[in-house]
Amino acid sequence: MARLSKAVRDTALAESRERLLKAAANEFAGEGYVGANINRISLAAGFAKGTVYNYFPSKRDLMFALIDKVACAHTEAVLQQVEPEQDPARRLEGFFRAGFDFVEQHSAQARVIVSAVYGPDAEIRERIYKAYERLFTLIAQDIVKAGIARGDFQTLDTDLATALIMTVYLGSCSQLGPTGKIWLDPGQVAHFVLDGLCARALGPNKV
Amino acid sequence: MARLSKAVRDTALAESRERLLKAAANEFAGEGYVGANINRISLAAGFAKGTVYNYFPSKRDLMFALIDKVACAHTEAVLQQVEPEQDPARRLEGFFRAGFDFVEQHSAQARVIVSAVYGPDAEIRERIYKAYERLFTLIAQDIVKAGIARGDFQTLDTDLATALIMTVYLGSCSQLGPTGKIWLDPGQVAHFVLDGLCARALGPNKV
Amino acid sequence: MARLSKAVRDTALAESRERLLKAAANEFAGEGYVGANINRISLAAGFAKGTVYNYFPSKRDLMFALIDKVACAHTEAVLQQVEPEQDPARRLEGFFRAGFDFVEQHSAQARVIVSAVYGPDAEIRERIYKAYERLFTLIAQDIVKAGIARGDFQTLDTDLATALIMTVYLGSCSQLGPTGKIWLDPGQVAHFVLDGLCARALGPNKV
Amino acid sequence: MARLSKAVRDTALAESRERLLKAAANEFAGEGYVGANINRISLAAGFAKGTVYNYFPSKRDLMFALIDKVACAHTEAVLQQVEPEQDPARRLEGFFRAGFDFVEQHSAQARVIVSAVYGPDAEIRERIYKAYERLFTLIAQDIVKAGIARGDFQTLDTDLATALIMTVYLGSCSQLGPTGKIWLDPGQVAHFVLDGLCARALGPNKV
DNA sequence: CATGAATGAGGATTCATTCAT
DNA sequence: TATGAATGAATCCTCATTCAT
Repeated sequence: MARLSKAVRDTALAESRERLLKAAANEFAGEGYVGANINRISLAAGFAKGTVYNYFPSKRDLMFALIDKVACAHTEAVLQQVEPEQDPARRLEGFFRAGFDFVEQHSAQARVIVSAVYGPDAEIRERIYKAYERLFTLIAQDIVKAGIARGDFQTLDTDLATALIMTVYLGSCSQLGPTGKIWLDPGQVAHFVLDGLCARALGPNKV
Repeated sequence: MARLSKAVRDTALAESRERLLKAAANEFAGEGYVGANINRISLAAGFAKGTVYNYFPSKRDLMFALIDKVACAHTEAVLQQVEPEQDPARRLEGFFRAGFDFVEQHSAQARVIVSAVYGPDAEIRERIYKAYERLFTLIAQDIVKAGIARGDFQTLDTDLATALIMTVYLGSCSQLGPTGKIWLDPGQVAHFVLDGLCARALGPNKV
Repeated sequence: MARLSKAVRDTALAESRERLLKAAANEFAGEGYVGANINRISLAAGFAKGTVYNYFPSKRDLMFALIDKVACAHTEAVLQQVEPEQDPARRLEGFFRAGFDFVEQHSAQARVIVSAVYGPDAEIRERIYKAYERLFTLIAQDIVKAGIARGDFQTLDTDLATALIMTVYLGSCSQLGPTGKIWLDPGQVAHFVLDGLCARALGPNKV
Repeated sequence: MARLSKAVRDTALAESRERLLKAAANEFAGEGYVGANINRISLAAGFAKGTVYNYFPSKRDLMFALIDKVACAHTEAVLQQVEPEQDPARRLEGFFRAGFDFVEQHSAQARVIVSAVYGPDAEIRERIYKAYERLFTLIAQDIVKAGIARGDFQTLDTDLATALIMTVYLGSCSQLGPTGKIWLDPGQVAHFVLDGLCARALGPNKV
């Protein structure tokens, strides 16, 4: 029966999957998970109404697949920038720079993640945490702990620091103007955070 | 003419409204705006299915009323803590402390706001911004600008600083454990931010 | 308990009833029976929401009362014009003239009747037929039969003639321009009908 | 690509649409537009609750589609009878005869139109006028004006005559007995109207 | 008698999902 | 595998009606 070679068919399938995931990103970004319309996604991907279900067993599974895909690409993009660096401070800046780049180039995907992280669906949040584990580890281990170990950062709770970095990052990501550009400068944000992490001086700000 | 005195009736009405708003906070917090079920809200408030509509013309208006109520109480709580202080740094810490307190005591309300701020509904976000204007102004004028003017904070873009403070605040607020407690210490968070704002030393962290 | 004399109280009650019926006429005319809103009627009459129910046991009964009232006034107005006349032809013209006058002066009431006559509710239609019985009798007996007996009208089926007259009348009544005026002239309409009734000549129109 | 040939599928679709329109006619006829229940229509057509919405975007659009369909069939049926005739008087009789036939064979559809014409919904009335334009033109131009031009009808206002003809027609149509039969004879009705149109003699009926 | 808060049945509409082709 | 017609649960909202005051 198979006229096409397995390879060719697999490529076609993968490409269809991609189109669906892309359309899903747009729909989920614009309407939120609950408000998103599965049929509209199928249509926007150039398929007929029911076709998503040939690729994903349910709306929820589509969301999960999207999360996994975005998390993977996101993590990859950040790692590529961060790993070459040795200095924790430079790594942190690389983290923000690469992250902001990714968000600007894939703003729909990013909005899906950010709104889901702050959204009400616990299972979805869980999935995101799992999918982004590598990135959390990177920050906690290779940036925060490394920075403290080297004496570059003041000694504060690793979890606190990681949470704050992620928080600043997520918050900044959602600051997209109408052009889809983050109006915060990654360098400035990184400096802000670094200053928070590094501050040792006991100036007038010590409450 | 009603046999009940106007005052008594008004009190009863206000109490019913409160019950509905409280139930709405729980429902919206647990399910998100779109996923929330109006009938369930009415029932949870101890009324019959349709009774919300005697108090709010639509689901959306109920959400708006809730936003306004939360924003007002929230702002009030923060102002009470912050205004007595003169020192911008102490004001900032007061802001975090009062805010975290409020969030812990009204976690459902807070979750509604945070998830809506990062949610897909532009009109709702707009409403939140408007309702929280006083708080934004407080941070931008009475903390950031004041701090820069006094030389306590380094000179950086006011908008940037305000955005970062709000971001850290919102992010921290969403870090509610299963007990409904924020596991970040407001003092530590405030210090972190203050360090970021105050840092002057050009140590090894200058990228 | 009764401070007011019975008469005074009865007058007040009757006046309230009138106000409600008037408001009902407007609402039913504008929205149809099913689309009409009982509470809006109460409000429009200057009362609170539930007050109609102190005067009429249900929406349906309010409609019935309105039908009876309109039919009564309508019939009265027509009879006053028609009874003094002796000639069936003049009576017919009087019928149209008085009827059109009534409709123009009470256009809401008339619209309620016309749309209900052609509406889907059999019980309501029945009520209208019953309420307008005197008018039907007037036409059938005192106009059509009398006209035939006198030899003024050609001998055709009394029921047919009555039905046609009522039909033309109702149809004309619904021809209300935006100003609430019937644009057909009662004289012309009456002539048209009379010509139909009187025609004896076997001209070219005999098919 | 669909396995079924396009033609076969289109036929099935059209048949479903027809079934829905037929069920809608019954429901609208029995309950009026406002009182009609969309779900009941779907069920009566042999579908599940929501299926109407696969064919018509809303209740209103279903009504419009029904109006258009009825008007079209109605007009067609009348034209077929009327156009072969040359004589305006015979045309008029053909109009009533064909119209009554149509109404008797499609009494639900006819009742929908008649009750909507006299109903409170201006948009629906407008739609009916537009859909029946050809029929109005037929009467105004090809019957009334032609009859006047030939000297068969007395010279009276074309609009008045057209309105009266339509009124008599609509009124007669609503005279459906419980068997769904119009108890008026189209020939008699036509004669009645023709007598009205043709009368020239200034007999005793001239008021 | 007047009031208006509360009730809850009912109805239009949406949409995730199924499945025959 | 793709299609899209069909399904029916779910939900927002309306409103006639009741009744305590």
